[in-house]
Amino acid sequence: MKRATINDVARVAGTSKKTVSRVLNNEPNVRESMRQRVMSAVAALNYRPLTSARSLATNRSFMIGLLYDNLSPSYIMEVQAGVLEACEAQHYSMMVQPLVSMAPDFVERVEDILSRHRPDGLILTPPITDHPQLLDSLRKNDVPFASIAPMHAKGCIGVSLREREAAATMVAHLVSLGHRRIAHILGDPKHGAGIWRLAGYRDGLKRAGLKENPAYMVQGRFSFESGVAAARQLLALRQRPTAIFAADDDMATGAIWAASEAGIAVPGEISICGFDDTTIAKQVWPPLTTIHQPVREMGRRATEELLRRVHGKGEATMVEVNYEMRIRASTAPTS
Amino acid sequence: MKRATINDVARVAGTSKKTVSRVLNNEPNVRESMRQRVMSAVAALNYRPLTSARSLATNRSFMIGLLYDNLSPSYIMEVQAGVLEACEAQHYSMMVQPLVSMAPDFVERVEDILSRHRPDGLILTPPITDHPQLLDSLRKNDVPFASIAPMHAKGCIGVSLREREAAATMVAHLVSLGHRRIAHILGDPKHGAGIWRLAGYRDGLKRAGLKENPAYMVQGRFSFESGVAAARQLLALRQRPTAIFAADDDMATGAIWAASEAGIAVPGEISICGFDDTTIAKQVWPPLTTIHQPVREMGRRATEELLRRVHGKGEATMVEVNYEMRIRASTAPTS
DNA sequence: CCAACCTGCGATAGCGATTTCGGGTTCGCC
DNA sequence: GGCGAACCCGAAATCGCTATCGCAGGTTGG
Repeated sequence: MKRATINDVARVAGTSKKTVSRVLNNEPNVRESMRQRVMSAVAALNYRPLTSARSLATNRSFMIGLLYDNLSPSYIMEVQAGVLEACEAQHYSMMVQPLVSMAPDFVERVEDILSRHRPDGLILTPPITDHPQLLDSLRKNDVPFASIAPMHAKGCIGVSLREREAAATMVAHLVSLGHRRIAHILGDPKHGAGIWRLAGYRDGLKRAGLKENPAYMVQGRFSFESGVAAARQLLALRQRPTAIFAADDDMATGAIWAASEAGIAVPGEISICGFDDTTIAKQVWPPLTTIHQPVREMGRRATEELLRRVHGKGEATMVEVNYEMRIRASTAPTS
Repeated sequence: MKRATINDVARVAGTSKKTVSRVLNNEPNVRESMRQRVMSAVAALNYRPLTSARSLATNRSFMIGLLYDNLSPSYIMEVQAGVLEACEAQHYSMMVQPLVSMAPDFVERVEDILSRHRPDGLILTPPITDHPQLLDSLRKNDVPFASIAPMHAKGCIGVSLREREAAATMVAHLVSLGHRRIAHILGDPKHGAGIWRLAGYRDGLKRAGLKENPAYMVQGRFSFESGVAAARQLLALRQRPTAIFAADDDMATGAIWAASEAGIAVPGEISICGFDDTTIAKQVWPPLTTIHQPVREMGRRATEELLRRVHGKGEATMVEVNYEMRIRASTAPTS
């Protein structure tokens, strides 16, 4: 049994291919009775248009690409789920492409994918959102793209969140619990997230009238292991901080791990909090106080903006989503 | 600047389209000198064949689909990474499709995707690997597929692992530490993994000459929350087990969580171990003793078998990969 | 020396959809 | 009744690539 083509549908409906196409694409100028006939032929034959043929004829691929580099798996999975939600709603499909943005042939690799598959648009995730040569190349080749949490949002479409403000809020929470010696495990200095969260940390200290202490600011790289290493360093200080604000949940988890290893009670002897609210936040003990980022929604909204842009319907913009502080058991008042 | 087509290449190389096509597809009957000429024209024009046009002409999509339903994100990410590795090596692309295998229109949805995009093959993950109607439909429509850890491997290609044996090994480890009251948090009874691991648990008890205790076998569903619930139940028993073997790491993490909540020391008062060795295994405290499954490799190998099958080169089979016990700090001798 | 093959390559016809372009119908309004 | 304008619809060209077929010209074998 071979698949039905548009010709079969036209024959069964007693009309031409073009009219079938009109019906299927909701084009105007089709009588209701004709629409009915075509639709029932489609149903009878179980017909579905072949994407590759449509692509060739329309010069569109009905596919969008998700590019990422080495982010935490749970973050990516959430973004991906959101992107898929939006794609599905509009009968698009998604291809994913993990990349290494530091690789010398990075831009070339992306261009290769672009010219082979011609995705109708791209979703960029940090740190790819801020790769100058890539952005140049995309703009030059008129490839629509939407960015999730880019550093330079100006002129871009996509989705963002007031990370700096959120980080300051987190610090304010610690201050309200009585903490004065508050440390920060920094994220990757190349990521917007790393920069904003550090800035928010500083804002929070300043607002509380606290002085920055360089010993309390340790570099991490948004990974569990880097969180462990940074926390070990902090816990070994003669004057130990009473609270650690890690720039993401993976590092916060690492900090809890290091505290457990050292036999230091969380939150009894030290409070620890993170940022992102990934799945692990609720699974560690004690459950992590953190900033909830609606990552899945961010993926979905970014894709919606991208498709809006692709279709040219309405104005595509940089939308802002809201964070939410989730206070759990890893932070407590100073004793 | 428009993209170069095969016509342009033919013109520049001073030959016909077909010959260019022959060179690009490594077909025979092309002189070396001609090949050179074509290749340099390709390079000069930066030409890359358009996938949708190739698809239409060859009736192949150069794409494989990854189907999953609701597995733990880190597992899926690893599978996906493996699939992508294999795809990339052969210039294939991957589309992913999350599904709900219990939905009434499940098979229809898959057929919809198949007829729209015509992937050259599918990678199935549990529990989709064992959906009888789906398998029937795929076989009837001649859609090649490879399964990861299917329950009924007979006649299937893909990749598997001796889960039952591994589970028994895990129990033997606990026994060797002196444990006699060993509980099991069961996985989903519909998954092969749930069934095999339970069987392995029983094997392990029997080999050690231990009697099964129904109170020590609590149903879970391969999720963190179900692990917490099951563990609470076990920890509340009058005669508490001294060890818990959870059927996956998520549930083992839940068990650790529940123990922490109840103030029971791990592994001091109770040993806990899991299965899978997902990323979380090393991030909880104490780090989890577990069975390492090379999930990424499994994704890669399954895809390689699938593509072998698609190309008809060599015999595609069900390959077996090896597990490895990883002893960490969550298990200890009974005191 | 001729038939029977290879080898190397090109002309042509699709693949299954959409776009273009134009020709009929119907309708509303003087 | 006449006459545009809007509405419907279909034939043919097209997208970029590959499959099919066939044509030279050279080689082989009997």
